[in-house]
Amino acid sequence: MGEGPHTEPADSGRWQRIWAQVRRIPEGRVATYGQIAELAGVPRGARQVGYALHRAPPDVPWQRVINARGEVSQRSADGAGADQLQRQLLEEEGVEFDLAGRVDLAVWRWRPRRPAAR
DNA sequence: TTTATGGCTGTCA
DNA sequence: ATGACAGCCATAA
Repeated sequence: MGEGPHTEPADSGRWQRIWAQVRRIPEGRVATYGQIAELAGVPRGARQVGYALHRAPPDVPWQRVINARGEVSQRSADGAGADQLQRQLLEEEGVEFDLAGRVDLAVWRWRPRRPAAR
């Protein structure tokens, strides 16, 4: 059947997959952008995860995703302030930050038993 | 179509 | 440890 991939709805499933993985992160735990990207089947898609989170629906715990340094990523102009909120939300969940404002990934990183669910 | 822009990351000085 | 750079790849204009 002559079908050309010009506007595939299946493609938008990428964000859906990313959101699905973020939703799996338990309260009081964190994951990195790169980690979510891999779990969602988008290797090297760390930036895409950030982009998807920016447009995430309200039921996605975006605050549980931080960068590989264990730090809350700073937003550009538009989302300024969200980084402070993110830290606050995480602290309310019990996640601890050190004096440098970083989370010890060895302790707080979420480790799914399975690579990816669904 | 091409260009610019990101809630990133790994490597090197 | 920190800072600069180059890859990465999808979305938006």
